[in-house]
Amino acid sequence: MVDLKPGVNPLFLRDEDLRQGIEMFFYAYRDFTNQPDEILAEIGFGRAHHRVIYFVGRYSGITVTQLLEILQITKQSLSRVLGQLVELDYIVQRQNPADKRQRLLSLTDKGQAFEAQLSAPQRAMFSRAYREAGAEAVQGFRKVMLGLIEAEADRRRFTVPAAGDGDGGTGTQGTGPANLRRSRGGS
Amino acid sequence: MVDLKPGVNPLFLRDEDLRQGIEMFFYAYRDFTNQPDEILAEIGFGRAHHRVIYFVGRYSGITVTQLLEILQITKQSLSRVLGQLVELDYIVQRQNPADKRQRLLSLTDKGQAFEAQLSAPQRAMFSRAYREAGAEAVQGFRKVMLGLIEAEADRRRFTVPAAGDGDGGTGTQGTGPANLRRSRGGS
DNA sequence: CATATAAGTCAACATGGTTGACCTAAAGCC
DNA sequence: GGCTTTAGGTCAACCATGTTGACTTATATG
Repeated sequence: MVDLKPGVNPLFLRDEDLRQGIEMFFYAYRDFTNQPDEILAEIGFGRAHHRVIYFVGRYSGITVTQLLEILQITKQSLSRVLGQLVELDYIVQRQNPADKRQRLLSLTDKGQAFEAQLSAPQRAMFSRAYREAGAEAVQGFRKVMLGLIEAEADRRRFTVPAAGDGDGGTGTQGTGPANLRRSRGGS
Repeated sequence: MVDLKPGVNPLFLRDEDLRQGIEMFFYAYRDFTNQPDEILAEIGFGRAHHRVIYFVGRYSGITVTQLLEILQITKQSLSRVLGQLVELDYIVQRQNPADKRQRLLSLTDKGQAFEAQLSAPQRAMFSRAYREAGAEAVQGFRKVMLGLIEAEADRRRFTVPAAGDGDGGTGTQGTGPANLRRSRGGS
């Protein structure tokens, strides 16, 4: 369907290609957030709640500081939504026995159910898009998306941990895709 | 680099794949908006200004209603930023002689210069990501992204208009990639 | 013990979205 | 010509979610 016309100079297309990339990104993200936003609005939540629920579900046992690093918002901003989510029993905080300053966050059953409900439309979107595009296209999609993610630390969340990776064993994470390491570097 | 391990059951990976897609989208979009946001903040503008400048530059001569359909925000919300952009001489409105109710929007020289400045980091991101991923991956990326865009009307903005497309000639648009048609259908 | 880190809190403010009510001008239609 | 629809704009109130800045408490760590 989308095939380059043979003989067209790629350098001529490049600028338009970049613009199309930028623009597709806008439309896709706009549509991507649409359905969850509606579900959230029904119970007086917003997109910020979704993000917190999502990442707490994804990285169960995450600390507040780690969550802040992912979301890249201020503590005060997170506090507002996180407070509500704890109050309304979507998320529990328990003290880390190994470092009592830390609060480890995880979803309650209610939180998990809601997370599933919110993610359902987004999964459906991706499922359809992946299926229609085919496995090869999906690999290309992943490659480009990874290239768009700035920090190595973030890209690492998506690399399949290879055997002999240095971290001394990959099977201990439990829920997430591993790679919630401390980094303290980068920009 | 990202290669499926041979022998792994695709059905086992699927759920994790969907999650990773969702999550990559979050990180990429977060990083994608970062640098323009900084430039905007310097002169007291926000992301909303960027979107308006971008789409007015992209579809020069666009009407207010068409812009609203793209942005999917309310007239009042657009009015706030558009008003400032006109006031500060980034955008001009001229009456459409063929339908005097319409105001056709376009960038001033100042607006074009600013648009270029804002887009530069985003182009650079895509340029690098595209180059590193390779042409084949880019085609896959586009395929998946198109699948993520809900409305046919929006997807059409990215299809190369084939010869004999029905619209009676494709060379009249001037600036944009054509496909700013009236639709009045869909959800 | 001094300092650094993790987490939380209060307050004030900005951006950018929303709804609702209402207005003017021009176009389209019977 | 006159009614209705469309394009555009405006005022007001409100909400969600981000910001900065100042400060507190508890715990770790050198």
